[in-house]
Amino acid sequence: MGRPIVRLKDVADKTGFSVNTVSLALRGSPRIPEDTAVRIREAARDLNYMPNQVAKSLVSRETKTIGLVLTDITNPALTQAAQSIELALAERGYSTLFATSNNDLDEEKRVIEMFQSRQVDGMLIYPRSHRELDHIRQLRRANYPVVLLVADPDAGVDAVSVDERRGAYRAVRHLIDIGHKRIGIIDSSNPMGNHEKRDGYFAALTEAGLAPDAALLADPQGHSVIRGYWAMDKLMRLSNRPSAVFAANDSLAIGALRWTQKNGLRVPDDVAIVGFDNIEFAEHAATPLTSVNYEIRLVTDLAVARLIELIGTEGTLPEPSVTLIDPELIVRESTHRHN
Amino acid sequence: MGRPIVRLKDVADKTGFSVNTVSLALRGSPRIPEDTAVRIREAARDLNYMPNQVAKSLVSRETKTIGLVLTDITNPALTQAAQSIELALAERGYSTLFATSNNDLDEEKRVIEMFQSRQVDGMLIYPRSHRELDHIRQLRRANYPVVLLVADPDAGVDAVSVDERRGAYRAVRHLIDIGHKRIGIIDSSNPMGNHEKRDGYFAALTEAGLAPDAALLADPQGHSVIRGYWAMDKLMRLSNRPSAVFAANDSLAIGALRWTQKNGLRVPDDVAIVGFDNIEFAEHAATPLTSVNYEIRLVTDLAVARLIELIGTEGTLPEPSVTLIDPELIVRESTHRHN
DNA sequence: ACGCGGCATATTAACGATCATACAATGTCA
DNA sequence: TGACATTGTATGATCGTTAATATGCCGCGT
Repeated sequence: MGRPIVRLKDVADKTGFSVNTVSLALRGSPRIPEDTAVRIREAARDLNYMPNQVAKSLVSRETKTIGLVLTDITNPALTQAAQSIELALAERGYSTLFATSNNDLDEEKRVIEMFQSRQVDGMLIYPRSHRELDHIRQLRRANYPVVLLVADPDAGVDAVSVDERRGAYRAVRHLIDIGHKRIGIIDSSNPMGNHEKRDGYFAALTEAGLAPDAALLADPQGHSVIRGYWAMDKLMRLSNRPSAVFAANDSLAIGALRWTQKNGLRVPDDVAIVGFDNIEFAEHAATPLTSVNYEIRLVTDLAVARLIELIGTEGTLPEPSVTLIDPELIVRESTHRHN
Repeated sequence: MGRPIVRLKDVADKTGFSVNTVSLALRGSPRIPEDTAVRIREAARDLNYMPNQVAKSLVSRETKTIGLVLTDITNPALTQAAQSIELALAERGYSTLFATSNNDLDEEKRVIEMFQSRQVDGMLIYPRSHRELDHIRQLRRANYPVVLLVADPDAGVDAVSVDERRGAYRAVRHLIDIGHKRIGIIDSSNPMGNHEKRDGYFAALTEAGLAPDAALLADPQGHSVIRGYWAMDKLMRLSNRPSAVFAANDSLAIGALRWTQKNGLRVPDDVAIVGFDNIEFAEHAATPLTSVNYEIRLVTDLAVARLIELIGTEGTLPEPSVTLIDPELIVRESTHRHN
């Protein structure tokens, strides 16, 4: 409240020039002769003048700020993304406002409105659901630059993401290739449709002529280690237990791995495990985890580049484009040939 | 660029009232009769009017935004903190701008200036160094609300943090209590002085009459799992190797644990390991890790509460206060009685 | 000596909101 | 009936900056 602010006017008073002259001088306008500019710059430095971005934004109608909507930052993969997004944006002169939706649709809507009210120049969004995107589509229709960080090819909104379907396919295909026939999956079966990984899993099974079995689908109801542990518990208690398990992220996979340790099973001999995201803890887990890997920097750089492009567009935005990054599988000790 | 903005004026034109009347009506002023207010609210809704916070901020001289300066978000403990800070601030109507300093002092200064320029109402800072705080002290002297998230009792700046010194002391004291006499420490020996944990380590040794040995200090030069691995390697190659190791955070501890696995040592029989922060992966590591635990929510809630208090202060800020949260030790399998 | 171009700087009006105050139309009371 | 509140709404200044335009001054050519 009421902290003292040094304004252009103060620099003007000190130097005897007008506010406008000071403004021009500090912005390096060629219309101001060098000696005047020098005097003004010195005065500004002495007073510790800092331009007021709020006032600037009001005039320029841009805030050089983007809004980042996360579902929940505790997922290490999201964290990494947040960090590299902030970096990429900072490099281009943008600041990052972030807020979490806590996986709640209404909260997500509120956050988006808040960002609009704050006049962010654009938004990067990890939507809670890959299906309920109406509110986001609407944003785009209002000519608002938005890039989603999950891919739904027919979202009607720009998106950049790792190809989760393909990643899951690769993981499961690998398990099949090394001889597994009964493969479990630990993945949220959210009714609002983030089913890319599940789709990939089914695709791989179908291709190999393996019949899917609903019993092999475990819903962890979350993405923490402990959730993976209990989902694994459910799978391994089956009379006809799987010989391999694909987990939708590494935290879940580590939870599954932990289950095997506690219950005296060997990985990969008794059961193979594959994760997703290839976080640092995956490589250094009790048994180094095979995991689906991709360059997060690549995803975020492309997303940021696209967003900046949209922000720079005059008039109507171009057709939305969806970019999928192809992931690779890093094979480690948690999977090997199985008979 | 140039997206259409619905302003008060548009609502005014549509309803026939003046801008001021509309403003008052939308803010629920009792000076506007109910039927007028209803008509205005309806028009505003129809036009999808959203108040322009930038303009509002210019007048009110507050942005309802705080700046969060992180060193590097990939540290899971920091991530958690960021999330809970955002939550606590959102509950109080504040938005969070975040930026990372990448552990670089100049970058940290630049980020702080950028936040000032953006007129944030206050800042929460994880400084790179616990010693080089001049630029932050200066901020406070300029009456700017700042709360540090690491504690240096004589920083001259408000701070809320877990008591790292005490946490380290507890961890090492525990190792001593269960019979260890030769205890290594994996902690950055940065010349710019984040040595609270190290201090606690020495305090515990001294108290027990154990002589410190410089060879038992391993500098991981970072805080990732792999750094912990190599620091452990260094310690365990000593001819007179430690029987227990205290790592400054859980990632490092997990790296150390990994080293023992690769090299066929048993934990805790051959070497005991203690971590710090008690992240989820610690509990579910190959050998569940004993770790220093504290309520992150408590730290961030207190920090946010203090910041808001400072922001609400008229005139000169009160004397800085430093709050240290007392951590507890969670004992798990990675440590047990030693002879 | 006059007009004109060019330079250096000043003036004015935005940007979208809020705030203090003004004003007009009522109603109230002596 | 006239002074005086009260009520509802409008006007104008302001926040700190930028942009468009204006002004004053100088030197120069003819």
